[in-house]
Amino acid sequence: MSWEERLSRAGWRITTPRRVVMQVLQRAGRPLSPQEIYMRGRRIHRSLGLVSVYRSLEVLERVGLVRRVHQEDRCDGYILASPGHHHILLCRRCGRTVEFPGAEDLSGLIAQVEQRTGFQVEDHLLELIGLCSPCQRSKS
Amino acid sequence: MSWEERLSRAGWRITTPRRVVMQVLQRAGRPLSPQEIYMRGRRIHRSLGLVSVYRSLEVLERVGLVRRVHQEDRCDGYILASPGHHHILLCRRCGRTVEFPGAEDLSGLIAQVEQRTGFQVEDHLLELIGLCSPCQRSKS
DNA sequence: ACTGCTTTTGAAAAATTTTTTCATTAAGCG
DNA sequence: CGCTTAATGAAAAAATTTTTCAAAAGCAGT
Ligand SMILES: [Mn+2]
Ligand SMILES: [Mn+2]
Ligand SMILES: [Zn+2]
Ligand SMILES: [Zn+2]
Repeated sequence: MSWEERLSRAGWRITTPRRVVMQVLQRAGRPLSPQEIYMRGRRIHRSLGLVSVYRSLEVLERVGLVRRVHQEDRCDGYILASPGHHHILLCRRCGRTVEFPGAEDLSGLIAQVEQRTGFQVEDHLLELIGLCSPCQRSKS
Repeated sequence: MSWEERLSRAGWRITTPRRVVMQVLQRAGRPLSPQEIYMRGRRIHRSLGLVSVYRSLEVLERVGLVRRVHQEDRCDGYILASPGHHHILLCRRCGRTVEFPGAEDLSGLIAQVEQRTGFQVEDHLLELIGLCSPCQRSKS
C-alpha cells in the first residue's frame, strides 16, 4: 500500500506540502531537520511554508510514515518509516540511517525488568549507533 | 566515589550552580527540563542563572553524572546517572524514571545487524516505556 | 589565611526553533 | 462543477538555546 493510500485511509488529505516532505525524505537517506526539509522542499514547491513542514511532519509521524531520530546532539531529525515495528541504525559520522525489523530479543530483558521494578513495559526505544561501511574505510 | 570527586578528578570545579543542579535532580526522580531545574534551583540558590543550568548540564553530562532522557514529546529532560552502563525505564504517565544496569542481551541482535548492513555498531540507545506500579492502579 | 591565575558565573542580547493566529486556498466528495 | 471543511502560508508571538563580557569565585601554591 502506498503512503498516499495509508494517509488517506487514516483520514487525512493528500496535499502538496505532505507530498513534498515525503519526497524530500525519500531522497535523503539520513535524518533531516524541519529547517532542512523546508529548504530542500522549496526547490520542489516554491511557495512551501516552514509551518507546513512542521504540520506535515506531525501528521506523517502520527500515521507512522515518518519517524523522529534521537541523536546525541539533536533530536529534530526525521526519516521515512517502514511499516511495522522497526528500529534504526545510524552512522555517527555521516548520519546515514538504516531501519531493521523488530527482532524482539528484548522480551527476556523486559520480563526481568518488569519483575524487579513493578513497571508494566508497553513500548521501547532502541537505536544502534556506529559507522557505516563507507565511513569505516574513510576513517581519517 | 562522590559526584564531587568524580567531577573534580575530571578537571572541573565544584561550584554552587553545579551543586544545585545535582541537588535538584537528586530530589526529582523524573526528568526535568533546564527551565524546571532553574525554577527549583532558585529556591536553593537565589541568584542562580538559567545559563548556568545549561552550562552545568553540559558538563555534568559530559562527565557522566547526568543523563538526557528521550521522550515522545520532549527530549530536554535530565536525570541523575548512575556510574557505568545503564538504561532507563520510564513511566509515560507520571514520568517516574528508573535506571537498570546494562544487561547486554543485545549482542546477538547487534551481530546480526552488523552482518546484514556492514555497519560497525559502537553504541546504543535503549529506553523502556510503560507504567509504574502506582500509575497502573490509578488508571483512570 | 592570602595571592594570583583561571574557570565559571549571571545579565543581557542575539540567535534559533517552535507555536499560534487568521485570512486565503485547495482537497475531496457529491 | 460547487460545497464544505481541512489545510496552507505569512506574520507575529512564544519558547528555547547560544553568545558575549565584565565580575565573581574556585583552587593551587604559598
Ligand atoms: Mn523492538
Ligand atoms: Mn546496553
Ligand atoms: Zn531524543
Ligand atoms: Zn557513515
